[in-house]
Amino acid sequence: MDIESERPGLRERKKQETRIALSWAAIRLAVERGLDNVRVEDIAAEAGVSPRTFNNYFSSKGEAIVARHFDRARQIAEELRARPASEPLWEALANAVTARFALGQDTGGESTPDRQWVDGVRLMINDPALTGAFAAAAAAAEAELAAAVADRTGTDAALDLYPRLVAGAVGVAIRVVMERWLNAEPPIPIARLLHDALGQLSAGLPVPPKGPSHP
Amino acid sequence: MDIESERPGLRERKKQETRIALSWAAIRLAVERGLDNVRVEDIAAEAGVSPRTFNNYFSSKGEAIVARHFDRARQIAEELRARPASEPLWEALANAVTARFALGQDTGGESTPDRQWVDGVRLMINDPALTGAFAAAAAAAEAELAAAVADRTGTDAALDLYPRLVAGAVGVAIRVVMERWLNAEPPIPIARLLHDALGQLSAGLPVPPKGPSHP
DNA sequence: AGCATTTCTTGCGCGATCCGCAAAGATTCT
DNA sequence: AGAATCTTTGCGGATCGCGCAAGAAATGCT
Repeated sequence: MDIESERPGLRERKKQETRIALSWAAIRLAVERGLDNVRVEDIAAEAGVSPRTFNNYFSSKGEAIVARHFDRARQIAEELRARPASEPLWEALANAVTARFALGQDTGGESTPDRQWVDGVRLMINDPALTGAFAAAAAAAEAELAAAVADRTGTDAALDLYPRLVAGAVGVAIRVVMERWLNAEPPIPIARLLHDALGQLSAGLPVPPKGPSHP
Repeated sequence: MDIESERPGLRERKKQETRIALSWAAIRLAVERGLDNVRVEDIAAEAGVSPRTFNNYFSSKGEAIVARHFDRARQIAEELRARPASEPLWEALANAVTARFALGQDTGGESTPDRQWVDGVRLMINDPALTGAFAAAAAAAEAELAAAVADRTGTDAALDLYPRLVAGAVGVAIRVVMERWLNAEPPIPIARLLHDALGQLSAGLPVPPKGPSHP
């Protein structure tokens, strides 16, 4: 699972295109038919490449499906580094996370009717066959976030627990928020949920007062 | 992955025995040879059952290997419920976690002292093929912990972010601590690491002061 | 104890996955 | 243009995960 933005020759561009085409095809088919009724063959056909080529890009169906979410999660670290150093860590984190998750919520570029996307993600989270790939992606993204946090705070990702705890906590927040957001009826703005979750984390997760926090 | 302690007939006992035998065999072989050099066939042979039976207990090698760790992680929720309600949440959590992780650290019962063992375990858990299984197990354990936290704090695991954030944060702490503990040279007492990690979490993960926290 | 029922084990076999290898095709470099 | 480099693709092999059905073991009922 590498995404290296080298200088954009025809070659690199095509690679990214097929990568995205494959991932997108995998998601679309999984949403339509259910994950178990999609073979690698179908995904490859949908993307216009051979089945063998699919495995040159992804080592499993799960990886392909999770790829886009992963690509986005990964950018959080980038976004954090782009934040002014004067910003307090947790404020910068909240801004970085919100920037990536609060707007182009679903497609990440194209606009597809939201309903389908919501169903797809819910499927993704609930299917045991995908939790693995999903978690692997999250772990990779967290590693980068941890490095960024280490740089910003002057800690060492190899020796200190701190940066990894922060990255892990942010990952947990995103995971919990996504799940809650997908099941919320009526819908709750995701920005609100994110702000709430990160606020609780940076406050040390104190036991909340009695009243229901879900108006 | 179900562990239901039903009434202990001969049948149930044997089932648990083969389950543990299979999981243990999987771990031992994976530590010795490396995960890729262990086939399901070998594990089954080691445990004295047919390869087909292996799949009646675990749907993958990874699941078998993670099973014991999972069983233990799962008991944290139990342990938490057993703590007096007067104890503050984070104190109770620290005690519950420590109770399960600070003693029979790796083996889970027997005492296998070796250095080679730790090396093997390190290699094993760093294997990408296992991250999935680990995550799945962690998710299951966290769900139970979230329920226990919800009960204790009067929150709702379905509606409030809080209990899930707490459970997730504890899961992250355990994960980070385990990784750090395995790579620590010289060794650091795991209880110290756990206390440190949970302390930072319940303090809101403030940016630590300059000095190195690793003496 | 005797017999029916439920549960677990096992062998067989199919569909699918993942990956190494080497030939063919496409892109880039000089 | 020609060489070098990378990508795609088909083929084949090693597993793997699991459904199915027969046999064995344990349990429940009388």
